[in-house]
Amino acid sequence: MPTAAVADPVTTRGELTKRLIVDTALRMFREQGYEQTTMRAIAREAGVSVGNAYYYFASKENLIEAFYEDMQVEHLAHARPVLDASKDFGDRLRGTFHAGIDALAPYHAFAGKFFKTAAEPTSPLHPLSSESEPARNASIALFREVFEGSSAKIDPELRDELPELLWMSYLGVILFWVHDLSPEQAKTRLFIDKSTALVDKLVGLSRLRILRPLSRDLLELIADLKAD
Amino acid sequence: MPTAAVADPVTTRGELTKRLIVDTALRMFREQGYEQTTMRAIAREAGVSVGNAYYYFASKENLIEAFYEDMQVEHLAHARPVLDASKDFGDRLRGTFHAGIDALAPYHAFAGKFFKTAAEPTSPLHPLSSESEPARNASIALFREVFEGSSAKIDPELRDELPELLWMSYLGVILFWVHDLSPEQAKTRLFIDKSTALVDKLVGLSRLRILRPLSRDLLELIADLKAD
DNA sequence: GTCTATAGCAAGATAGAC
DNA sequence: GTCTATCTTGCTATAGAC
Repeated sequence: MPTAAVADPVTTRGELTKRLIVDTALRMFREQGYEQTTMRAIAREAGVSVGNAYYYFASKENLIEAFYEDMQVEHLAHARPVLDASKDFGDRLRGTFHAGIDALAPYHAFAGKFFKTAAEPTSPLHPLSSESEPARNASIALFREVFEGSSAKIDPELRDELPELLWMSYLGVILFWVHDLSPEQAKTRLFIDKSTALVDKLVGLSRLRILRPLSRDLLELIADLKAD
Repeated sequence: MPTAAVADPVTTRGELTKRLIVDTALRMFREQGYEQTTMRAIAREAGVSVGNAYYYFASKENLIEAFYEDMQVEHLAHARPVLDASKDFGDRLRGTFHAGIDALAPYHAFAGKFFKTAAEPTSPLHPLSSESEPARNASIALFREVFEGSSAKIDPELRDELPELLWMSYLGVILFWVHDLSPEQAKTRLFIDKSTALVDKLVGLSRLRILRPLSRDLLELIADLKAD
């Protein structure tokens, strides 16, 4: 007896509902903050039941995960034109940092709570967690492209580790941005400009013989810390 | 026991009650974790009412503040013998970093929650907050002594900024430690040994003429970020 | 599998009486 | 300063509709 199976639409009903809940939540987070936005209010505003919201998101924090993923995608999109425009390492790095902050900018007020959550070592949102490995790898790959698509030279032994180091620097920039209270986070923009220029110089100098021992020490340190 | 602006002697009834609540809370945090320890349980264990606990501590997080202050005092105490023992900058820095981690060690399991709270930009526990300025200044002064009591030389222009840079490095060490899952946090110990050796070398090299432009850039960056 | 409605728990936080 | 009673909210549970 053949059952008349209903073909699934490209975007299922469930995915639409999920998206509706996420969008509502992120908007409310932006407008009134994370703590002030209750799950009850999100459900009411999205026109679904509380139970339905929890059907798609196991916890309120899980809603932040969606934000995390959105930002990841936005960063790649914002960085693309930069990487297509210049071969200068300093320009590429600076542009890629700025691109990330551009994507984050509308959420600055909310970002403190987001960061607080992600900062906890056991959180799945933590940048070093296994759950965020795909996002992390994508981000590191972006920074690999920043260097490898450039005309810069570097101490060859440092080359393999550079993308990860740049990614960690980017985390540092975000950390700075989260705490930046200057208008429009202007200090973060300044910080990016100055610090990327510094990194650019350091990379160039890394091939100097006097600095070789330093590079070696750095590599050794990294190797030790990666070892189990 | 040094009693700086951090811990005044306790005499009045209110202060006794406050101290009782803090001590009970910190002990319970150590023994069963932060989340697992409810305000009800703290109050019960301390023999006071929940309302009374909230009379002294506006929130559960505020109890962490006491931990913060205790650790500050302990760090200074642990570092003293190190600074009395050697004039070598590398040794002094390494020893001072280890001293801080020694003080923190019993709280490693609990530290993730602590860090999460302190990481929030608006938190009074934040290392950069105005509320924690006294503790911050005491800590920076410690690192000033680390360098100035040593036999090391440095690019004179960097000299004034070094204590603050070392203090920030120390924050980085704590950040590393919080996330260190290795047995006894052995990786943190390794990280301290290797990274302080690196910093020691960098400080020595800072007087090389080739590196002057880098120092200048760094100083300029710091000056810009400090400016209002 | 998707969704509603509702009841209820646990724990952080508060109000108001004494 | 201290208490008891109560509120709020994240989250769960259940029972059922489509």
